[in-house]
Amino acid sequence: MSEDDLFRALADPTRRAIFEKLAAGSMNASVLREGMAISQPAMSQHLSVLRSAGLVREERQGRFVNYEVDPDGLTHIAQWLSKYRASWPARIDALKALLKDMDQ
Amino acid sequence: MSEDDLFRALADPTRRAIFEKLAAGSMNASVLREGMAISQPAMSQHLSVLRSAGLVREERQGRFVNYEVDPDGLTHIAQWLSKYRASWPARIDALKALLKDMDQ
DNA sequence: TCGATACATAAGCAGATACTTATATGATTC
DNA sequence: GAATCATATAAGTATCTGCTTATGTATCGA
Repeated sequence: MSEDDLFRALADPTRRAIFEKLAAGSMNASVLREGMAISQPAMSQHLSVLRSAGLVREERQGRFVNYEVDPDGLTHIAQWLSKYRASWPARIDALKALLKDMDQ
Repeated sequence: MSEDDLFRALADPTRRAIFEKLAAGSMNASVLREGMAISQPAMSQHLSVLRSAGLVREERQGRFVNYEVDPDGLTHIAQWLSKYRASWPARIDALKALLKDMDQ
């Protein structure tokens, strides 16, 4: 769940696509795979990477394993981003203020 | 300047360290290299990656090339993050609202 | 214009990554 | 308990990545 794991996990377009699909609603690995040109082991491996990055979490339900977005990963990215708020353009002033709230 | 470029650039710890150093204030490649166990070509290559990701921008000043954080890259990440605000924990409610502002 | 300085590019290479096929594990149904 | 289904793991491989050394380019000062 390091920053390394996080950004590395998101560096792959297939994994971002998987994550995006999961963000629309939790589902198991098989359903997740529908419509994606990817083998079953590849999906399993990607999910494992996303999981150890803290972006996704799983829950076994009988034969199936249900996956959902893990807020921890997103929170970690937000915290990383907030470190650089001094470098943000003025346009996003509102975001600056919001991130300030987050500190507390 | 794609999401691919962005996350891939940030996936490397050395590049994140460079970016972090630049966030503290703009400087040229030589100064940037001070204290980092990294060769001159390696630094140049990392800066090139950060640049084409939109995270950093350069400005030649005589013999030196000054580098600074490019807000575009950070903004892009913030926008990517904002896509998933539905998945954020309630704790970060304030951030949700702030990101909402950003949409307009 | 010659040497030095700051940086970029080229080429090569070791290690990492994302995929594949094959097989194992775990759970359900008959 | 045997067959089946959902998923994970193993092992192999082509490609990518980040580094190195060597060299090129641009700017400066003497």
